[in-house]
Amino acid sequence: MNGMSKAIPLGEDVFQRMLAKIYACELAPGEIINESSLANEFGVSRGPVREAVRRLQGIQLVTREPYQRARVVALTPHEMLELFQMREAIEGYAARLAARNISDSEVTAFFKDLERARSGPGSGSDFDLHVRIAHASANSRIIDTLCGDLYHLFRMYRRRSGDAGGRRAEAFTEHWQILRAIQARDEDLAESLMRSHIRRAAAHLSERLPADTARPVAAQST
Amino acid sequence: MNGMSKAIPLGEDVFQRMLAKIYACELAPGEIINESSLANEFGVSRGPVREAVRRLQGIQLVTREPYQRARVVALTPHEMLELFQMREAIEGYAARLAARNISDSEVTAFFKDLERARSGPGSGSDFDLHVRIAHASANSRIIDTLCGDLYHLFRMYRRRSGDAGGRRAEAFTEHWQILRAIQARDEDLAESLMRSHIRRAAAHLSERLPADTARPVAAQST
DNA sequence: CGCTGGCAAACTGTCGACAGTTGGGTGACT
DNA sequence: AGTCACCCAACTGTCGACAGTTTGCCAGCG
Repeated sequence: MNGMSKAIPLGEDVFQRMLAKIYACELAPGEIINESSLANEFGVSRGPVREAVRRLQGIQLVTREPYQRARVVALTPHEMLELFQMREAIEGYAARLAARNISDSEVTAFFKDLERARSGPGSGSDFDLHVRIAHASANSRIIDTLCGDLYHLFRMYRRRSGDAGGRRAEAFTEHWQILRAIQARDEDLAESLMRSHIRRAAAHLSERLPADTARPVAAQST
Repeated sequence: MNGMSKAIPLGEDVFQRMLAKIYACELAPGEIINESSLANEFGVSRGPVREAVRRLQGIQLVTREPYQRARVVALTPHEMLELFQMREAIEGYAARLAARNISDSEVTAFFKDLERARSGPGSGSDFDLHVRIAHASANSRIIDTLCGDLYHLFRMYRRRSGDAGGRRAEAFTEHWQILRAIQARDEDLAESLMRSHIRRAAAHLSERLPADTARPVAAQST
């Protein structure tokens, strides 16, 4: 189909592009995924698209039942709170492990980057710290989970979650306290603070969410 | 190929059969997966096999890199300990949620089944309790994770983990204590006990494992 | 007017064939 | 004899076509 010789499979490329479309809400939550039209749009056959959809299904961004259309996942408020509970469990433990395993020089660098993020409020500065703590846990399975499945889901809903609300200043303080606990090697405190931090974020989110826990959060746009 | 009319896709069937083969160590850890031969063996084309392999890859039972053979995952002792840490985080939190959400009648039934399991030492009585606590957490994402990915991996390695060792009696006591804490609605205690329980299991496992953390646990059988 | 049954279009599942890549084996050269 | 380049075989990636199933629509009936 094309003369370019790539060493990477098409399915991988399609996967990335679909991920981007989902982030950009070109594929909105709840929207039906049509293999043929996507294949046509990307200029490939249905095989690679199928493969990409399976992988998206694997990381829980797409739901599907046999012989039925695949849909971009649409989380209900209730499911989103469940997700936050999951984060509370895993990220809390990650903070504990980080307090145990991180090196002194690393934690110093963390502080420096945190300060820098306060001055220049870059877009993704919040979640970056969470990702970095995950990495500091030195547990590759935890890293994969937090930076994979959960990360994708949260990134997908971030725009909606009002992250830029009044929480920004509080979030900074909470981050600073967590780092302090990690620096002090206080595992219990680090885990406890991380849990509180996530619980507050969840509470903040649930305030500005419909109380209805039955209907998906967004997009019955079709 | 057959006259039977089924409503379920072939890929689903292949997936289940491959899962069974992995559990039975017919597909041993580290073994190379050949799409063609499996397709031939199952009497289907390579498509459904491909699909099944992708799904197995999604639940972390198969590893693969582009244009290279897929392999049944082979955990190193180190990776297995990481898995136990993950369990500690999630199952601990599940125990907390169970203490919060379970009904009195349910916890009574739990006790009854636990006693019954002590008299008749059925095979899977140990992990069953973990699964039931997961369900009692009432968090579907936690349930899916514990009963999905992690459960498959542990089931795959259970035979090797010496679960039937001297831990059985201790495990029963620990289970009983956890249930007691749940019944008393003591969330902190329930979580703490569950974590200890899993940590002890991990320690027990690491004792009878090679100290080498670089090489996979089993099977370079090819 | 509402309901039921069946028809047709669309879509997913499956298959066999072809193209591209990788890794190993063979043979020539030093 | 050892080393390197080349070739070949096996396997994965991709494609287009065909089969089975679901779903929405329309006509006929109560």
